[in-house]
Amino acid sequence: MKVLPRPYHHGNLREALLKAAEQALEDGGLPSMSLRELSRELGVTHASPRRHFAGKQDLIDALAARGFERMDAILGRAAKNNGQVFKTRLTKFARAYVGFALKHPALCGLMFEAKHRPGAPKELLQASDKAFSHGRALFADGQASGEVVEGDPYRLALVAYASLQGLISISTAGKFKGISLDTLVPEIMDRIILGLGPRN
Amino acid sequence: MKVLPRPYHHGNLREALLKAAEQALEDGGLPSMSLRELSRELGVTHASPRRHFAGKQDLIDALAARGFERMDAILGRAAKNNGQVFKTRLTKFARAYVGFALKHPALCGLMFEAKHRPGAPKELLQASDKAFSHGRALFADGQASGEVVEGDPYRLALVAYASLQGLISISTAGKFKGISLDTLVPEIMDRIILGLGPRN
DNA sequence: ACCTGAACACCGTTCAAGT
DNA sequence: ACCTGAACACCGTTCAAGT
Repeated sequence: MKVLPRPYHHGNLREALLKAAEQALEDGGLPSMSLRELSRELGVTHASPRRHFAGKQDLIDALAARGFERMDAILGRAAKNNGQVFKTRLTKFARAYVGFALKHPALCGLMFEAKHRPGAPKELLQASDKAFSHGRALFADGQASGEVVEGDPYRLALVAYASLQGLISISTAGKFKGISLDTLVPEIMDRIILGLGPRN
Repeated sequence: MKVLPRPYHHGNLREALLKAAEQALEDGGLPSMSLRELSRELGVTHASPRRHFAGKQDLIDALAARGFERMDAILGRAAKNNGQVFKTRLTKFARAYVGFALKHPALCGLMFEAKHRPGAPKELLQASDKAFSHGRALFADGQASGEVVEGDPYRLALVAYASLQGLISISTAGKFKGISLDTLVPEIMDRIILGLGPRN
């Protein structure tokens, strides 16, 4: 079904734009992701994208929504470790989250910004919410089994989320002087869990 | 054909540009910080900034370096709480760091990016390093007094730094559903400290 | 439906020339 | 030294017109 490889796009321009946009984004950042440049690469006029995306922001939002869908699939798999202790599940989950973010750093930055932009389309917000639902469910499970202290799960998850988000920021920026994430992520999760356990 | 000549910008154009640039940055983000727009605001030609900044990146780097100098002053004061327990000092320090970041969110984002950009000027890297030296010193103090576990201070501080950086990212993005930072920052620091204390 | 071609208003950068 | 004015090559967006 997926043939038509010629640079003249009949019905694939939208897909081709999204793919080329992500490539350009990871290669040279948002400023290098220009509609005109993408059009040039795909062999169409710079006005062609207008048929598929209302404007550059619309392309960005679509790219972000797709990112959250992919993240949702990955986090969904990572969270489905029933029968494990909470600590193991959280560590696996965190590793999957960080792994995805480090594999697509520019895309994740764009997802983060797009999601928080005032006026973000609700389709994007829903995709983001769906992806993050696995984390909330994980913390709820931890509370149900008594492994996580009682309280607002949103707030509890926030601490872990903040740590990971910061880790990703720093790591994405590239300044990680030879410290492996494979050991640092569990280390951070261990410390978080020390604070999440039942009070004594 | 005669047009009234624009008067030369009296005083320091370089200073005026930096000030106007920071304002534009916080108001509308990096894309709204345009050299041409700044020149218009200050009543000079769009080519004038060239005398003071080699290009837009140069202005950005100067803005970032100034930001780190201001941060250095604030963190220096916050870290000078000798005679207090480590936990108190770290919490005060973290509050000062988060406070600065939330007061100047766009500037801090620019500082973070500029610092990690390949090819960042060494003056900028030095300013950043100076600002962060207070945090490293704080952790070294904690180790000297036995309140912080032994080990690489850089790595230990990284966990706390990551948490704060993530907290700032999330908070700056604006999605904090009525959770006060005055209670959340100490809460996060408490949990970090649980993991930093001597092993038992 | 899908794309073109031209136009408009922006942008950063460069450079010879003015004061 | 400091700034101007014009030029160049980009950009996003719009729209009448082609197929």
